[in-house]
Amino acid sequence: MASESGKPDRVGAICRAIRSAILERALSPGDKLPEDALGERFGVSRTIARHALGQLASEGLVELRRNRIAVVATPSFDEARDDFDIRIELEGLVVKALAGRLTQAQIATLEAMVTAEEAAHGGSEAQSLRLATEFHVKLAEMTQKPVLVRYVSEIAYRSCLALSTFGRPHSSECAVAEHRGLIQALASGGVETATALMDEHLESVAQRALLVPTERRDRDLMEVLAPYAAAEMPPTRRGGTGKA
Amino acid sequence: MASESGKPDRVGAICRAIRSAILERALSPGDKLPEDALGERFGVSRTIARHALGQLASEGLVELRRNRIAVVATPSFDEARDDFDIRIELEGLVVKALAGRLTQAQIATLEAMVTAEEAAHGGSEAQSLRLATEFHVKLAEMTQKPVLVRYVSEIAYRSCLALSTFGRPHSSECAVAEHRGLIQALASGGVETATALMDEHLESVAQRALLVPTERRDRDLMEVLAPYAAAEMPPTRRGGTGKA
DNA sequence: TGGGATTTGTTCGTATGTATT
DNA sequence: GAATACATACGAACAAATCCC
Repeated sequence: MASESGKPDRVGAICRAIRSAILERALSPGDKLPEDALGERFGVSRTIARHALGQLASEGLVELRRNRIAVVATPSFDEARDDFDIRIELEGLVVKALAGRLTQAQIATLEAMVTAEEAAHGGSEAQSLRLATEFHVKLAEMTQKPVLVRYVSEIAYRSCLALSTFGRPHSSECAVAEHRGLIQALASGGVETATALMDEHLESVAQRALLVPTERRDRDLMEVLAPYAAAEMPPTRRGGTGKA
Repeated sequence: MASESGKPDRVGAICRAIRSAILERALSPGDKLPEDALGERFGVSRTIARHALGQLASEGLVELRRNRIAVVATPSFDEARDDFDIRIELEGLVVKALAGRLTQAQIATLEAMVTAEEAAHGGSEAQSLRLATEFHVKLAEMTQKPVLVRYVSEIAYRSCLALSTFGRPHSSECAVAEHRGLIQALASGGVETATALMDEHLESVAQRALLVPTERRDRDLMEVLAPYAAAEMPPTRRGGTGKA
């Protein structure tokens, strides 16, 4: 009974932290993720870090080559294009499942998310990208179809990697307006309209995303993870790292 | 260079073996997969077996609950239905990528597979199911889109689990003919026709699959894995530890 | 209900392979 | 090109939870 108490899912916490870092482009394709550096940062042993890397690899977010340091996945252009093709079909299913069936509470939730997107519009590009992605994931979650949620989430996160690799900065301007239109269509119940809107939206995102490669930055790879570690692993009290 | 020689992918081998066993219904939903027994059967340590289970879990073929013995996944009826919905969209992409673009060699390969299906028709149901599934996976592989291959494969394997859970026996009779028609349409190049055919085919498979639950059999769970272990792990040249 | 056998969770030491100087 | 430093691969052992009688 209630055996969840003392055992927070540390593997899942690390995964979430790294996913967040990828979402906000604190981690870029090709960045190294050594097991023990990860373990040290999160206050866990290599075993746990290893498990987390394995799970992230299964989601296509991390590349795991034999006897080599794990790295953040570097999607090829073709893979990115394929991802968007698949994403359009899958989110089409989301739209079909949701159109005309959203509750008032759900609509309010979605509206709030878009409002947050608008608010973040002048701010950092990372924040915008994160919010936009979370909007799509939330939509998928509302279908309550676990498999759909998993696949859409995976692809959405990988899309962020593709954006890091091929996208140009400030490419999310019109996306916010499109999100609001999507909610409208979903609420009105027109499956055709909503589907068309979603297709259009994703296609234009793909167009903007798959453009020119950005230059590779070079900074302290582990340092950027510190805040994510702090956010995900509050009860870890390992020796003096972190802020005092 | 060529450091792969002495290091066959043992984790992958175990995964393939278990997948095959599921495909042929030698393993059924709910069957237990203890780490130790698995390791012993395949001649590896628990660490390796554990890794394999983790990977299979990420594919949705195995359920991994905390502190509990891993079991073959038991898809719910809704999940199975959702899987088929997704499968139709994804294989639609496969058809779109392939229609009118198949080489003669590829067509020959596919024809040969269907011929094998016909030959196995009078035989065991397990064999038929295996061949039918492999046909769809092969189709996906021909697109050379890695992500599509992964998702279609995962779902195809899970469909077998759904069939074990909900399908009635001898439900694959017309499927073979439908496969041949599919090849024809694909080779002729009509995307519309091929897509319609694929949709119809998968929908009717779903209809036949999602019918009545079969009774749960009860036999030696590890014994059935022996032939698969032998097939996948021939070159285990461990010093004399055949049976310790 | 309780206790013992079984199974998983985790850590850490050693071996092996890779990158770098 | 060889030696060193470092990271991962794997396995054995211990602790905790679960299952079964």
